[in-house]
Amino acid sequence: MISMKEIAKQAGVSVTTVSKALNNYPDISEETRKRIIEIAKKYNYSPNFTARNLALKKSNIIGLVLSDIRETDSNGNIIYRLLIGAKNFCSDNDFELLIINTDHKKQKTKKLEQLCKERQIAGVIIYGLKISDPYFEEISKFKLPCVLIDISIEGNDNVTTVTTDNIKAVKEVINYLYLKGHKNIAFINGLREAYVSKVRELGYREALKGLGLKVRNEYIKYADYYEDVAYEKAVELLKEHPEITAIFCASDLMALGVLRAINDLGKKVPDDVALAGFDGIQLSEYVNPRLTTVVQDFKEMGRIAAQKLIKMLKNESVERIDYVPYVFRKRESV
Amino acid sequence: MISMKEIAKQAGVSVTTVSKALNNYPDISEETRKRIIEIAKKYNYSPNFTARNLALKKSNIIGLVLSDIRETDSNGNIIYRLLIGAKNFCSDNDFELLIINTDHKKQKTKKLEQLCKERQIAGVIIYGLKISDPYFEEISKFKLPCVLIDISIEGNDNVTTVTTDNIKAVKEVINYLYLKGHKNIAFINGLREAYVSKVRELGYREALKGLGLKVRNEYIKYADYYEDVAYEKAVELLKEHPEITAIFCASDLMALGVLRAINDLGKKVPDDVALAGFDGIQLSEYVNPRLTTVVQDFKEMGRIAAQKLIKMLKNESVERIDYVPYVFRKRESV
DNA sequence: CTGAAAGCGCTTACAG
DNA sequence: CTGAAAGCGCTTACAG
Repeated sequence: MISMKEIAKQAGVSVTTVSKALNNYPDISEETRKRIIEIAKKYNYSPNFTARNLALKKSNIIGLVLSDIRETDSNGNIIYRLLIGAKNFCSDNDFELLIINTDHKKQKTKKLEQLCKERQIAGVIIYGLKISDPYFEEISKFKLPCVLIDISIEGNDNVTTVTTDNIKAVKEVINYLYLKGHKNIAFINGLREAYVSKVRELGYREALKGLGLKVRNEYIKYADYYEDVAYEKAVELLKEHPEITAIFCASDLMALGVLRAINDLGKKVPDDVALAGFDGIQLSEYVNPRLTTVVQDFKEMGRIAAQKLIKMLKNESVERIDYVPYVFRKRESV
Repeated sequence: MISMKEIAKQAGVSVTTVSKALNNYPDISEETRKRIIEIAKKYNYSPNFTARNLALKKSNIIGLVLSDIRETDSNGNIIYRLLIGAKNFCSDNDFELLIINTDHKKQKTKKLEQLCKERQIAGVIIYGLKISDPYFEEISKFKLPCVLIDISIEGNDNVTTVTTDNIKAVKEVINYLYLKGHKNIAFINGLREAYVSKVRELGYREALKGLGLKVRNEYIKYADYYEDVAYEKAVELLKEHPEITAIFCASDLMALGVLRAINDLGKKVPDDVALAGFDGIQLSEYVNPRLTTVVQDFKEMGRIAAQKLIKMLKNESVERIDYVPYVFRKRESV
């Protein structure tokens, strides 16, 4: 609870001198510096960051904005890893990480700018933002440094992106399915409004074209990242198009629903229908058969995002978009 | 970026008046209040909480201290739910939640008190603390309000606890196993230093006694909450004591290891060996057979912890210990 | 090398 | 009903 004022009194110097001594300014005699540090230690002094930030008109607080987060465990896994990655980097660099929950509705009520101002947030990392969200619009003119995860926006130098190279990853999956003899490959995509959905669909389409296969729109379904919806869509697909021998899902969770659907239809994975997912959630390696999937490195994504944001805060130059390495894990479902 | 000073200028009043108007003090004429609020809106004013907190010498920041967290997905699930629960409650009550990572080693370097002072933290919620940790000692004389999750300490009114009624839950499991005809029930416990391990073991012992069964120390193993270690311990147990027909694990993750062990020994769950876990992680309902377990409500635990801490900060009275309801989920593994 | 003074954006007892 | 002044704990140009 001791303040600089108190230390100054004890040391018989001014607060200015204490501040300088404690902050390693050069223009302090070794003798007084030592004395001051001694006293600080003795009274277990720790600086008041709040006051410091106020005086400096800057802050060391980074906001991790989570938008429209579904509180499922699969999602929890992902967010937890992002969080840990970002948090660890922040800690190592004397930044604080503040979690901010929001959703489409809340975004209409209060602007991101205001949220940040109130809390003296220096910059934000955003996850879960959709193209249709109010913040998406706001971000295009945002004045604070901002790192988007899994979504991209152009024309504002304050905003950069960290993501997986979705197109490359999806192509790898589709090419592999083709290599395994599949020609009729369906695609169960996530939420239309999600940026990654668009990109993954693009990858799917390009991959098919690259292989000389026809893209059939009937083979593409949207299950909004819900396991149950994916189940339904898979049933539809397999009933209406019995020629389908492989299904690629834009998330593992959806793939689990599809797996159930295939089983319920009396078919077997991978013999009757091959199945591949995306994300690399824990469950993917515990289900039977184990799921072939693209394992994203969310912890690293969080780390890179924090690192990038801190660089931006220091006016160091960064790439507009960074791709975090993924691993295409081939398992028994294909 | 506009401040009260600016608003005051625009409105032709003093900063004092602006402060009072914006904070709904009664001694302001309706007319000026309206004018000030108008201007504040027009310029999209938002208060600087940092300055506010400094002036009031209080803070609305709560620290969520995570100690020695294993970055596994199962753990991630748990922490994510705790976090969401606490975070939601904080948001609804105008408190901020700051994540703080620590571990046994870090705890030796810097006291919790100092961590809190630096960041102007009003109180803390702590998860993952062990009896052998430096903070445990410090907490016993802690001056800030503190809510411990899954660990208890007596003699300091600033410290309270939120947990599952582990003894009751464990007894329920053991009684159920007995009801299913099992008399030789082994117990694979977690980390000795963890408070919940002690309590769950107590529950196990008491349950057996209550049923008139003998407690055999050879039936109790410690796998430190590791899946792999649990695998090894299960192999030992089943080889050395073939009469064992049921194994209860202090965590689901360990139960997964045990499940593998049983399978690898050519036995079947539940016919040869019944298996029960603890926690209710997502995997517990996806494995085959699905795991009988005690489903803890971590989100609620986080919520209650935050609620309790905020009450303590407001000097309202709270229970020394709160039990969060759990659900004993009977599934095919028993 | 040291310190008085002004300032960061807010609050609040006090006087008028 | 309104405002000047002091204060929260810090920093930093500036003067000596």
